[in-house]
Amino acid sequence: MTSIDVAHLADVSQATVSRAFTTPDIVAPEKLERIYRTASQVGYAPNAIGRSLASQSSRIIAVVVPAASEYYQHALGAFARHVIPSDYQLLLFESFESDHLDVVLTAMPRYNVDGVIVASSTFPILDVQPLIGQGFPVLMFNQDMQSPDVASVSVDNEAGTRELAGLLSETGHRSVCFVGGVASATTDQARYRSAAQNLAEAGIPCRYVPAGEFSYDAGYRAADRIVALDDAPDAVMAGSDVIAFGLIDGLRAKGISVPETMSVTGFDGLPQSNWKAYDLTTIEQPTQELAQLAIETLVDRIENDEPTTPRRRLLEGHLKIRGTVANRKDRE
Amino acid sequence: MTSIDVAHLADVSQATVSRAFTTPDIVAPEKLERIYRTASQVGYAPNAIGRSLASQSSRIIAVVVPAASEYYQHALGAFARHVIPSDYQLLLFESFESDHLDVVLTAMPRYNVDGVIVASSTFPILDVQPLIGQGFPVLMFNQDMQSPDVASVSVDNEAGTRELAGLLSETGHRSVCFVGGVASATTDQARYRSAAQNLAEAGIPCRYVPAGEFSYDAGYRAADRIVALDDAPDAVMAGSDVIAFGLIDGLRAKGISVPETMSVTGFDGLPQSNWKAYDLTTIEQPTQELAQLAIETLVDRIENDEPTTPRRRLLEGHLKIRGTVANRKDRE
DNA sequence: ACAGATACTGAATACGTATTCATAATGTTG
DNA sequence: CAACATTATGAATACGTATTCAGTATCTGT
Repeated sequence: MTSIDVAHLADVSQATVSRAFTTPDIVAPEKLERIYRTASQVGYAPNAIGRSLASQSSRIIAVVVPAASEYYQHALGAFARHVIPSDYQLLLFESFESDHLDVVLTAMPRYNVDGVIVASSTFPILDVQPLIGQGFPVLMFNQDMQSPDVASVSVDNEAGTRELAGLLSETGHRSVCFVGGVASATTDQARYRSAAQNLAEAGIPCRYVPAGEFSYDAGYRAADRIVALDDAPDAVMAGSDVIAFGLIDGLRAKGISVPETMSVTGFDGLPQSNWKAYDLTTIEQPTQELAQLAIETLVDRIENDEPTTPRRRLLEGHLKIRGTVANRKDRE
Repeated sequence: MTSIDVAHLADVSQATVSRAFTTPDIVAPEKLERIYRTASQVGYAPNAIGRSLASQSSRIIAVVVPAASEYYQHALGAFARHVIPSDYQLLLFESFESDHLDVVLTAMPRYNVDGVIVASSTFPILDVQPLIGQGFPVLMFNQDMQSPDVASVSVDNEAGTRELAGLLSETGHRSVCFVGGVASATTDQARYRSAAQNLAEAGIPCRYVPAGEFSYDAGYRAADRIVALDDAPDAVMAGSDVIAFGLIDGLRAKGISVPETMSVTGFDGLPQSNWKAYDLTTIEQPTQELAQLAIETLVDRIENDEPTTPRRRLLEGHLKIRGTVANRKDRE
């Protein structure tokens, strides 16, 4: 079933059928009705491939995610949900190996993709440059970018960490360790910097302990390093929720009680943070809002030469005070 | 950059350039080399849209998933990884609302999608019929189908549940509750049926308790119903891991110790099942293998009129004996 | 009633590639 | 060397739609 078939059946030209589905306002009402009727009778819908070729726009957004990561799986679901009203489709690319990035970057232009969402905190900035060079609208999810050609949407890592630091300070903690994931990750850097600075202002020292990656196991192992410290802290800020879960279990396995002996905070607000076994005090990312904003911002840049949405958006996370931070004020 | 440009530069016809990228074996070696060289010089790669239009095949696989579900987010990542070698791309469709399915089903044919993976256990069978009718190769992930036109890949729910039932029986349990998620889900039915049957053969009664959905909260609430039972069981089989996590926390919140008073088993083998706070005895789905098999099976059906891969594949899950099943043999 | 603006329309073309068809050049067999 | 099969190629066409261009019919204001 093609537009030509429908044109014959409805006794109009192919051009008019095309117009009926793209610019209905410039086609006569009675013909419009006739076209729609025959179209639905024969089950016709404009072919996206032909449309892409003719209009040089595919209405497809490529989304590059490290599909192995808990949080980005979560975010991907949010993208899928919020892309629906804007009538774009998502073409999925996995970025689990950096040498596969070349493949991704060459595959994307082939599909006449209208825009790209790059979701990652550890993505090397350099690799996105070719896309920008080719003129693709690019949106970085969860990573700020300096380049004026790249839009970005992410949670306010500084503000979130400041809230956590404030909570630890108010509840009378004296010494803190920050357990980071990947040191090269911009989110990791931003969170640690903010933690160190805000804690320092309250007179609380904050040491950096690397976990190596954003994973449960890495957090679990990092617990060993924490307890092995000469002067153990009374609170640990994890670079992400998954690290925090590992830390909590690792600490408890070592006989350290959380939060009585050691407070723990996370960052992300994964569903698991609200599971009773962890009940993790954390910053909840407004993932749905972030995803929606990402789609809106990117679509704006795809469809308008002079986008009206801000190039860089930071959304506040929500401090979820749960059970992994103790009040040490009354202790002494 | 088009094949025509490259043709001019390499002093061959457009047809030959096209052949160089589709059927290289029928073009003269020296011209082939010349074409590849100029192509890489000017950064040419065949345009997928033009290619799709001409060949009536897009090399795109649509994947329909309930993106809100933990397990399917996991599976989606696996699809993304294993689709790479076969050189297809994934077009993502979210199936969170059943009324959105119409949109999905009409959007898919527009993109000349070569095949469809429908990943869900609660997907109404009826809705897939139109796709089959249109001649799309369809693969159901995690749901068996009787129709000879539909391939399916899933874990062996019966065998897995049999193993769990065997374990509960061997460890001396006397009474079991099965906490299902969505009663209409085929996986739920298969797992309960197998559980009831195998336990019955060992002389152990097994009651069905509905949780209402496959979620942590539903499991948590179901714990109330379990403890409210006149004669509480000494083991609970959950329809999925997430339900089990909720159950465990719900039971413990009620003062019931797991596994001392109540054993709990899951099904799926999510990463969280190996987290120490739960340490859940469960059946681990071989998700990577399942995903790979799904891609292979679907691609086979896309590319060959007489597929050689079996239409229906069941993979064995792996029993992970962890800490949520107690040994009640020596108690009495 | 007339010039001019407006509202629709269809023919033609373009988008980038795969593929058929015919042809020329080469290799093979007797 | 003739007859024929094989290989490699380019010209032409098809895929399904959007869009430009030119043209016709209707409407507006005087």
